[in-house]
Parts: sequence; C-alpha cells; structure tokens
Amino acid sequence: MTEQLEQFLTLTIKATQQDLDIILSCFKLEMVKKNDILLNDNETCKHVFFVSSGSIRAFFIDEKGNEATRYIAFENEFITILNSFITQTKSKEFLQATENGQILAISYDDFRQLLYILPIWKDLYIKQLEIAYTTNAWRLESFIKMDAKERFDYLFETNPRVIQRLSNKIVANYLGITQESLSRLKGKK
Amino acid sequence: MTEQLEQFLTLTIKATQQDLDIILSCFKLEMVKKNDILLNDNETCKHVFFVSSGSIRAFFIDEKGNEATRYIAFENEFITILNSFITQTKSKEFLQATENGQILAISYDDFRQLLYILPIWKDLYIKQLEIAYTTNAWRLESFIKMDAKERFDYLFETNPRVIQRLSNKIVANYLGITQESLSRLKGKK
DNA sequence: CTTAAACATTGACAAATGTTAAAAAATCAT
DNA sequence: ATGATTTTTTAACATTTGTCAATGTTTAAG
Repeated sequence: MTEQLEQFLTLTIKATQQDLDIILSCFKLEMVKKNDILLNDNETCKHVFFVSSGSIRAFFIDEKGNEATRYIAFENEFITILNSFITQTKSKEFLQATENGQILAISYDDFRQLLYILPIWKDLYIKQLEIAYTTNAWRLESFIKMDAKERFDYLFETNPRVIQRLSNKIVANYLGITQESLSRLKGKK
Repeated sequence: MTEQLEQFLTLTIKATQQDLDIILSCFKLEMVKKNDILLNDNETCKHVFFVSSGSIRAFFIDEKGNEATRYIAFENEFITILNSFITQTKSKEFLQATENGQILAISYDDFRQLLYILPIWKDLYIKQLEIAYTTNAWRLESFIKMDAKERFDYLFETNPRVIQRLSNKIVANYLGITQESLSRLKGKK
C-alpha cells in the first residue's frame, strides 16, 4: 500500500530503512474516484498528496466562471496548494482527482515534524521544490513564446499522459484555450 | 556594500552575527550597467545573484529569434538560472541587467558549502524556493486565464515596477505579446 | 549639438482564438 | 440495452493579437 512511495523515496534520496519507516508511517492511504474533490476553494490545504496511481489536478475558477487547470500530478508526483499549505491560509484553488486512483496524504503537522526531525526530509523537500520550480518555469516558457498549436505539440512531446488520459476539457483549460480551439487544433495536425 | 543583503537576511531569517558574517563573506560585489550580460546562452550558470539595486532579467530567444523574458528580479530579490545552476549544465537562458545597479554574487561552490555548514542557509534556500514557486504559479495563472489586456492590468497592480522602470519592449515580451500590441493596449485604457 | 540607432506608436491587413449554437459521438446510470 | 447526460466536433461570425510598413520619438555616442 505504501510500497510505491517507498520505492520512489529509495530512488530519490539516500534514506536508511529507519528513515523510510518513519516517513511512511506519516502517510495515510486514500482511494479516490474520478472527479472527487480533495480540497475546495476557500479551505485551508492541510495535506501534501503523493499520487500512487491516477492523477490529481490543481485548478481555479476565474471571474467568468471558467475552470483553469494550473497543474496536474501523475504517478510518483507530489501535489498540494503550496501557498495555502505553507502559510495555512485559505486556498484560491481546488484539488481534484482526474482519474480513479490511490493517493497517500501527509498532514501539515507531520510534514513540519519530519522537517524538524529528519534532515533527509528537508533534502527531499528541497529537491521537490527545485523540480516544481523548474517544471513551472518550462510551462511558463511555453506560454510566453508559443501559440496554442505549439503549446499543444510541446505538451504532447513532454507530457503526453495529459493528452492521452484526460478529457479535452481539461487538456484545453490546461493549455489556456477553449475546448473548441483544441478541437480545431487537433484537426490541423 | 553588503549592508543591503545583511538587512534583508536579518529580516528574513533568524541568523546570528556569526552566521551573517560567514554568509556575507561569500558574496562578491559587481557593478552592472544596463544591458550588461551576466550569463550567456550555452554557458553554465555559476552564480546566484542578489540584486542590491537595479534589476536583472532572465530571458531566452525563441526559434523566430524573438526575446522572451521569463523573470525579472528587482531590489532584494535573488536570481539565477536554477536548472543550470543546480545541475551545472548549460543554460538555455540569458541573464541581463535591465538597469544600472549593484549586485552581489555567490559562487556555486560557496553556495554548496553554505548548504553543508549552515543549517540556516538551507532554511533560507527553502524559503526562497517557496517564494519563487509561488510567484511563478501566479504568473502562470495570469497566462492561463487572462487575455493580454488583463495580464497588463494585473501586472500593473502586482508589480508596477516592471512597467514603470523598463522599456515597452521588455514589458511586452514579459507579457508574451508584441510591442505593437502593448502599445495599443495602453491606448485602450 | 548633431546624428545614428534604438524604441514607440499608428494603420492596414492577416491569422489565431473566442463565442455561440447546433449536431454528432461517447459515456454513464439505471 | 436504453435513455439521459456529458463530451467532442463543426460551423459562422466576432474579437483579439500578430505582421508588416511607415512615421514619430527618445536615447546615446561622437
């Protein structure tokens, strides 16, 4: 049930079995179904989630009432609403399962506790922040310099799972365009 | 000459005077003039820079030969090409002074050394990564859900320095649009 | 001060994307 | 399986943004 996370940790950091046991004991398994909401707008984000299987997205709803997907986490990735989690203030975003799957959750208190007692956890946190930042920077790049078609092709190259496994609706609002535009784009291949 | 960084550190982390002295001794002052290149495309980024005065941008050049500005650091902000710096591999981006100013540089080796010997430096690094991630996430939001006019207004609200102090050319390519579009946008106010 | 270079604005037109509506296709719950 | 719901595609049209070219303005070097 936590084997996947254990394997991920083993590959990512040099932890002793004791470290691993402490870390794994902090995570709680949750089975989620597609469309389940893990965090609502205006709630404080109290967990970091590790995706064992399936996928989770972070999205918000803009003034016009449209959904906009900011990030999608697949297997072996962490997701949270970092700003809300760090400061324990209300989130502007939602967290939602985009597929049926298993996730592991660690609470804010346990997370803080691990930072305090396990140096290796701090190192993992730094590594994950670096990855998250870099991923975001690439995504930003794609918006600054590419048009919709180019962003679609780039997504297909760098993260085809988004296109292969999720609905056009979500793919479109992850790319920052309408479903209709996406539909046309795919025709223009 | 390093007073500004010292003050910034004092406000950001709880460091002893000894910690501060060690940290400050790693930074080297550089005077930069507008348009000076601090890092070229295809070079390995060997420093993290702290902006004491002026501003520094990270930008890249796309296939069509257009510049696209991904990030701009002003006073009391750090800037580097994180990916290149962490992995000590070639950068796809440039670093350039966008105003005359003073910056403080810390080398990769000293940075690593501080991470190793000063717990407080690790904490500062985490804090800066969190800030960088959050800032990026907001910027991403603006691209996903807003059109150019809205992005401009949002930028004016959240970081007017960009508009007030830098050329239209840079503002435009920071917003992901052409100079001409920006010019029209400003008229439509 | 003068001139060349860089930057900013404007207009005409083209291309990309959004909007609205409808129909076709896929999915889901019974 | 069947009907209802959701998702995807298509089309016509509106709006936004890009491209190109010309002109005005500012900046910087000599």
